[in-house]
Amino acid sequence: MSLKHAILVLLEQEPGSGYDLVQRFNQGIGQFWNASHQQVYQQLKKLHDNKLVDFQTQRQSDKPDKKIYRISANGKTELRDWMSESNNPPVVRDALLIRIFAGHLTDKQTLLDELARHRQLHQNMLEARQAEEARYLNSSKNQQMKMRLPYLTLRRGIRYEREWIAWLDETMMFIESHSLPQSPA
Amino acid sequence: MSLKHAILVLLEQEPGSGYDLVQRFNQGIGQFWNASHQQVYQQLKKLHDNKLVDFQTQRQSDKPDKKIYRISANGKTELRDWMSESNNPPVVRDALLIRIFAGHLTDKQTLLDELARHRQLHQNMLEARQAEEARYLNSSKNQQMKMRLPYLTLRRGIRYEREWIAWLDETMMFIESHSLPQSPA
DNA sequence: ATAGCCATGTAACCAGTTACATGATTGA
DNA sequence: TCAATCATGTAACTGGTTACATGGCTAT
Repeated sequence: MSLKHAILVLLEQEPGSGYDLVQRFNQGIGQFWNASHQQVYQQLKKLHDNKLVDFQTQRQSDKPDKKIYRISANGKTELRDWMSESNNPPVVRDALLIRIFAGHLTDKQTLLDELARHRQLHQNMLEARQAEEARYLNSSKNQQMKMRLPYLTLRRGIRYEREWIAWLDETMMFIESHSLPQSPA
Repeated sequence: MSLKHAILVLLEQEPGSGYDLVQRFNQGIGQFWNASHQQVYQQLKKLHDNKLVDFQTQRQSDKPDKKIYRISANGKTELRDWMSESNNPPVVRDALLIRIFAGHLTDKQTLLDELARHRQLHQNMLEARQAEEARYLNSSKNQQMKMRLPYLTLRRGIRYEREWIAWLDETMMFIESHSLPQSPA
């Protein structure tokens, strides 16, 4: 049940509308938590029912009105309490690895194509995160101080993508240079 | 919808009961796909309804009877088709990273304790996987040939855990040696 | 006795995805 | 005219978790 807390963290950082939160989920923090707008709006409603956030409607002439949510005193208490709880690492469920595991059921090229596709995706993610890192490293000492902890999570993202790419390269090389054990069709 | 295919892969490898599959999910393949017995039994029922597996009941004198499931011809076709599909990398949702991101809401020691706890968990996983790797490397050339592709996924698991430990060490060191930006209570 | 393994299941619930819905403004 | 951005929502469904349930055998 951490979407709740992810939202509270974002609102603690800076108030915003559901729409704003979705944008933020698609940026930096999206690398380790993500949510669709449908989920966000419903969760905000629940958080409001539980008095963990409140909002004020902001009228806009050119764009649709929006509700600016902010974390309440109760919300802050809830968040602080949650910070002392613990969660185990999430369970990984990755279809790519099932496919490699059972690679004898298909042909080399199919595997290699899918591996290359994933490599490209991870390469894109890596570059996006490295760009973020560059922005951080070029920001003022003051800004860096403030963003020190988020930066650590960004480091995690960079390491994660790099590790994927390394494994994908190793694996593609291996598959290219070996024949697959072939199962009868 | 890959639990279905994970089960088909396991049954293609070797027939077994729901109970057996759960054991296997808790071993090697569990590192990239996992399922509880409740899920497995229901999924087997569905797979049977869809004629992708069949089973025969095996009576046992000392232990409860069991249903030995095996993949059907339809199941194999389904699996082969699925092998040519593709999935994007799974979205990561990790509460630990939210906590680090929002570390200013708690104290250094709370963060360090949770990081150390995770380090221990990853260390345990790493050791388990390295033991598996040693078993693989000590097996016959023949066996190694057969398990070549599963071995690649094991490598992924080892790299993954090692990467986590490296980040955790880096992060703990950083947090130990810096004061946290403190938010007003 | 008590715990752990073997073996199978149902039911309720929660989290997340997909589909459907509306409507104004701006830029190509 | 078509797509994109801003802005908010409901409803149905799927995948996964937690809780509940049964019952014999074996080893401490």
